[in-house]
Amino acid sequence: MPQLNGGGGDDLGANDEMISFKDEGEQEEKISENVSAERDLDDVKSSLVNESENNSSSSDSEQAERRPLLTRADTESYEKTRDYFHEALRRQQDGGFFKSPHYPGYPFLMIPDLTNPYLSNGSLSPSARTYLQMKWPLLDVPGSAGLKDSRSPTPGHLSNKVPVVQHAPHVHPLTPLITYSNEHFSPGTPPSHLSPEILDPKTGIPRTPHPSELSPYYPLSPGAVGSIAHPLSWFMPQQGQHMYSIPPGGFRHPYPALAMNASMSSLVSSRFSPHMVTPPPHSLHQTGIPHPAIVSPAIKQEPGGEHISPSMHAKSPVPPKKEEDKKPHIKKPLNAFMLYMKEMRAKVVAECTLKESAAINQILGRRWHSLSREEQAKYYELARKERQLHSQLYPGWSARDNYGKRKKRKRENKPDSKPEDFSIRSKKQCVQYLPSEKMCDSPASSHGSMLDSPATPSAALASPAAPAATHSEQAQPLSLTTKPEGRISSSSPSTPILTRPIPFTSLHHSMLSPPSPFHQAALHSHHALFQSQPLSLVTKPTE
DNA sequence: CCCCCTTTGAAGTCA
DNA sequence: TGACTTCAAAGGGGG
Repeated sequence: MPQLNGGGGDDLGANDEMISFKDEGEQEEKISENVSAERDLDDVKSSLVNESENNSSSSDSEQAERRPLLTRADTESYEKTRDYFHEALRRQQDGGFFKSPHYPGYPFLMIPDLTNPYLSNGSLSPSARTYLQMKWPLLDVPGSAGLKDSRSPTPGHLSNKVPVVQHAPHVHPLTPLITYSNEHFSPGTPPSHLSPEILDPKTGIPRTPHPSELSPYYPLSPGAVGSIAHPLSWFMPQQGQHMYSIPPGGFRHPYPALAMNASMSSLVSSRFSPHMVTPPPHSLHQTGIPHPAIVSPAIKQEPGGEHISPSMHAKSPVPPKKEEDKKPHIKKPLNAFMLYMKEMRAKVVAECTLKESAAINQILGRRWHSLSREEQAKYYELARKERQLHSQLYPGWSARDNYGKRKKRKRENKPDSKPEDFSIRSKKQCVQYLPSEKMCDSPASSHGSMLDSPATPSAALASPAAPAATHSEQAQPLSLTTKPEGRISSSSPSTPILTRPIPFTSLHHSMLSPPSPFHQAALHSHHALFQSQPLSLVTKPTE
């Protein structure tokens, strides 16, 4: 219900997310960024420099317009899938969510009953259908629905069968992306601008996303498919990984016909090893659909984990672990940032010469911070849904269940130990990536982000005074990656700046979760302040 | 071969 | 309640 009520939906705490925007001030940035952020790193770099200038001129609306222009040929497949997903999301949000004041009624957010989203969407673009339904349970997936789902209950007004137009189901997965600029989903992408057509003229609600748009995250579940008889054919396997991958062979779903096809499997493959075994019954959703998040214990095991070959899967060699073996490993739902990373990683990689994930992640972290609130909001919303869905699918699941599954590679460096550890660690990581980052993006990135992070986002929001470091990125020359404390930094007392957004929950009450005009205005002003603020603040005085 | 690194966020644990 | 820890993705680097 979170959003239903005027954005207030707390139920999941979803709203919190919205807040996170670390940089309120960034709003503007977003504008410029929308351009920059999403796009190439190169742009980013340059943009960073110019951002401030650009900002002033740009407006949200403009932003929206611009995005469309951006097209990135190189979008990756998986990214695309996500793009679609985001698109859909974005559209909805834009249209219904952010823009429309009345989004309160917005059905999809709540997804109250979605018993199983996965089910709902049929084979059609798995994600699409699923996603849509989630959002608009009542609505049939428009695009696909028109084509495939005969049963579509979709209210006439809502359904837009038209959409189908965009791309044929069988179109290559990538194709769709192309259609929409890939950019759209990129952080910078302006939500609404996407396409005018997106909104339902009548309702004003964003039209159903094109199937392609649907979220890849939710792979179609076999079961889902079952409900809808339609060819998977057009299902795009984009590598896009679904949030929860489904084991290729894993499904036992009753609908053989719908069984995952090769393409699908490819999708899945990313997460599931080919030999993955069918998830234990309990792992299945009520519907009997395995949740993507479920990974067979053996398989998903981290590298160190024992690999269980298909043959092995059944039994655990070691009695003690039997339980684990039996239990499928249900992954945590991805958070907003992770979602973002998945989408953008490919892009960043393509743009940059960097290959190391650590470096890429630094860049992504920066970009994340540079995203506009709205853009981030999309991801937060997405993540929220993921959590919701996940919770529905695995009611009893707890993050704790996964504890210990992964080797504890964690740094044991406790806060206390930091100093020393820090020195040790910092040496390599941080510095190491600098060069590369520079190439693509400003180096400051990781560190920058931290620095950047304005005082707590929340704080920033709340009090304009708080300097948002946001721009730091642009300006800061480097802070370098070295972040003394490593992850701890965020919490580290010494660091004045909070990187992380404060839980929205606290805020959201006062503010609309989605950036409301009002909110934006506030932010805007804030931003102005922010800009005036010397970057120095950003710099973390820490030590 | 396996863990580390890196990012943010959510959720769990502990004091 | 706050501080801290784990895990989520990803993939090259390094031991």
